[in-house]
Amino acid sequence: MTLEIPEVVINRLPVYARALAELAARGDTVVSSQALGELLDVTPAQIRKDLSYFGRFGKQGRGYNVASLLNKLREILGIDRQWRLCLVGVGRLGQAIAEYGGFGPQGFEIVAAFDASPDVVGRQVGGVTIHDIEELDTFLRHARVDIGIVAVPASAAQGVVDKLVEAGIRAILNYAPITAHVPRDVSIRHIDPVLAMQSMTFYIKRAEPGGK
Amino acid sequence: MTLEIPEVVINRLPVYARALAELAARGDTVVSSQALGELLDVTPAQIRKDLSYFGRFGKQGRGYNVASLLNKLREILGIDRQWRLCLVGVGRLGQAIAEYGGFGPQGFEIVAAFDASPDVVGRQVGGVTIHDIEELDTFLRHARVDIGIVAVPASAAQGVVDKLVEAGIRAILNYAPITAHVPRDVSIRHIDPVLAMQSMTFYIKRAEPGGK
DNA sequence: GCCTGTGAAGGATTTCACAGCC
DNA sequence: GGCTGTGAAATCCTTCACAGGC
Repeated sequence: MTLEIPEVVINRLPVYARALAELAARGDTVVSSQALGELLDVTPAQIRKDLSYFGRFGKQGRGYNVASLLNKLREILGIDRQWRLCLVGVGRLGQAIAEYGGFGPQGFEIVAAFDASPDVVGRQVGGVTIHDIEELDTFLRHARVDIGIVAVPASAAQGVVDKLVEAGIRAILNYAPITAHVPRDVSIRHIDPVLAMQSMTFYIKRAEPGGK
Repeated sequence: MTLEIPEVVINRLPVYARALAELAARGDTVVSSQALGELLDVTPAQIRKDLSYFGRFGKQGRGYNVASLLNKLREILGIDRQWRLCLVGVGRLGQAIAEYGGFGPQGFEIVAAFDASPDVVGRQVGGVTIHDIEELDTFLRHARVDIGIVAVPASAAQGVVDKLVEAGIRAILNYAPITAHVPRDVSIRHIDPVLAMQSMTFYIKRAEPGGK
């Protein structure tokens, strides 16, 4: 049935959902693909085509009902429910992630944290207890955890990813600066501000001594 | 000369560079597109094609010299020099960014921070002084700043982006959860862990009550 | 008249496959 | 024999353009 929806399309849906939530908060009840496209720097045709993979949600001559399209997207993406995360690595970065307030309101709850350092094991961070990383596997097999967050040093990251995958985790958010390997049935996303900046410097670099 | 290099290609180069740095650290001196591809889950043909946009860096029968290809990539990307950043927004997230140790070693130095709250203006964070955001424009026009980092609340983000652009900044790293608008000659990258997770949930959601 | 949904066209990107060279 | 560099082919993705409905 759901025959082959391009991943690029899936990646855009959360952006649409976010914009629709914004419109709903503003009190708008209807929006055209044109208007939504202007808001997001996307062509109207692309929005319509993307949505057409999942059904017909609009009304000719009128546009889309903001609230009902938002609900549809939330359902399609599965963001209409609560997701349980575990955080591995509670160094500076991991702590910041644990204390970040942006996940909860979107339905993503960190239910446990793990670290290898005895110095932090047993402490609390962002409302959860830090466990020894040795307990990771046991924990994952007894508690429901949907997504793993990796915030360990690069050298340890692939090992942690492997442990998460072996314990049955099918989605990983990786903050470590490595290209981690996962089986094809596991999703992984990389958060790497350095890579992001390193691609921008290409575009801003021209015009210096000896420049190309 | 540099006639139209696809942006996808540019985005992959930093990943190649990172892997090459890793290989160099391990003491490897030569690598084939095959071997590099396995390391990165990328096809060898893609690596060769990507590199061919910029020249001929390999040797038939042998592969690529790790050190010299790395140097070439660093030069192409412009990451062979120091880049100066300014951070706007020093709330929880902004503080974590300021204190993050991963930028410096890669040549990205935060030279100033800005915030609207009088409570933090004048304080230090991650080794730099926090200035009043009112001084942003003046500062940018007097000191060289290459990249702006936006870490303010969503509601203030587009305004900050506009200020950065007006002051001549041509590259922006945006941590705020909005789709910010910039002129076509300005680069922008978005860091958004929530969006990343919201696209993964699509793939892991199947098989629950009433599921599609 | 306005706007969706969608085949078809067009464009971009990836992969193939092989000539050429070490 | 192994591996690069690259046109050509294949695939993937975006945009066009219009029939159909409000």
